[in-house]
Amino acid sequence: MFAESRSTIIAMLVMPDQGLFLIPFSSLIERGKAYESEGDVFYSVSSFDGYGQLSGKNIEDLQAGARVDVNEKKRDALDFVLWKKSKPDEPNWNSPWGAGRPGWHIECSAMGRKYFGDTFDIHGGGKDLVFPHHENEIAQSCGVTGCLPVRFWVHNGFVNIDKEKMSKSLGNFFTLRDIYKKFHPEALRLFLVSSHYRSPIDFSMKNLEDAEKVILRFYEALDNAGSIVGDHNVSLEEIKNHPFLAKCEKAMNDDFNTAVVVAHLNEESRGINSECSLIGNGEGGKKNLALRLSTFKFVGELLGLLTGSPEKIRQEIFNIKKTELELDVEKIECLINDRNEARKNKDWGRADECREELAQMGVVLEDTSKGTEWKIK
RNA sequence: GGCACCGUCGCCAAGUGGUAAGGCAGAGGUCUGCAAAACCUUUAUCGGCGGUUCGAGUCCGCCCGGUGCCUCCA
Repeated sequence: MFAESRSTIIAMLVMPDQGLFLIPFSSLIERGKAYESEGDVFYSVSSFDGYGQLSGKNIEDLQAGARVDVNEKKRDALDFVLWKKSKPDEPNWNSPWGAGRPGWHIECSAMGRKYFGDTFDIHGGGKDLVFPHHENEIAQSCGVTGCLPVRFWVHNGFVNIDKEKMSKSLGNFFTLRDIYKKFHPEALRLFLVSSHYRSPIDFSMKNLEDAEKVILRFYEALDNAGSIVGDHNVSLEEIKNHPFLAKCEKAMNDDFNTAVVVAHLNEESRGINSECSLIGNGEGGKKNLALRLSTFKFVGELLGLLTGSPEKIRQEIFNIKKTELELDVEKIECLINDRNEARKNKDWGRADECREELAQMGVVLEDTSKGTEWKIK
């Protein structure tokens, strides 16, 4: 199942139609599970036995802790709105109870039911939605269909900034666009999957920089092994039978433990690099390395990583840094040429001067068999 | 005030009963003109106190510290 998921995740994305999404909650009134009050329709929480089960709350605690003024229209402070009478200047739709709009939990129940049916497997969301949003969603859906709408709830921890949750209403948020000005999307993605989805994750430049170093190391392994094995054909069947995949699958089956998969990827990238140097000494085993490489990339792709070629990623990261740091590429290349000229003449003093000057600009050199490459520290 | 969750190496982060994964940073080494990259080696007894157990980071209680939810934001 894990092995196939790669091709199915994307296909599930649907852009819902714009418009009004409703579940037929009018029948709830007939059955005493909801009531109309001055143009509003409320769900009667006491009519649903399972209320509080998802969030682990009991109804007595909730009532004792109610800190907000009770809405006099409600029979019970816990009751929530299914249909809300609109104020004169608000968008509204006609209904048996007058002009209004759906309650704030309705659209989730309605869309889930429309696209996935009365019961579907997994519903995600942030931890803060557990109560009351998802609790109410369950209550109203169940009231209408008679069955639980969701088999597994997957609630993720917050992205924090300075220990406080990142949220639109607090204003302490970054957009992806902001982040991509400094970091490659795969660096961000690696950062996100480096911790368990239920844990809070601290957003910081240091953490993203660390993730960027690691993703580059993964690509380094891809590059090293790729240049040795060339275009070896590896079948999907062979990948599926590889022990490395089984290891990662085990971690994923344990409540999506992506952090452990990342640890496995780290170990495997080291293993691949080691094997590359062995093969470089003429010990053969290219087929084995090709399989190892393909499986490594396959697992990476399951996490949305390692989707490009090493050259492509390096170029993309390079472009980001170049723009961010406003580098003078011509000057850099000029200095590199000077240095290589000096090296030819074994003028090590001059060569080191050039590198020192580049280092001042944040540029690090790498002499490879293909020539001198450079990157930004 | 009520109810939850969290506190693991300098930093990030797995592990939820059998004697601490992984990464970054640091140190030493191989390689290199010197470097870089890569590779090798190396660094923790888990907020505090008490309890349960043959055995606890992992269970229970209390304390300290942090966060979240308790609202017609979705």
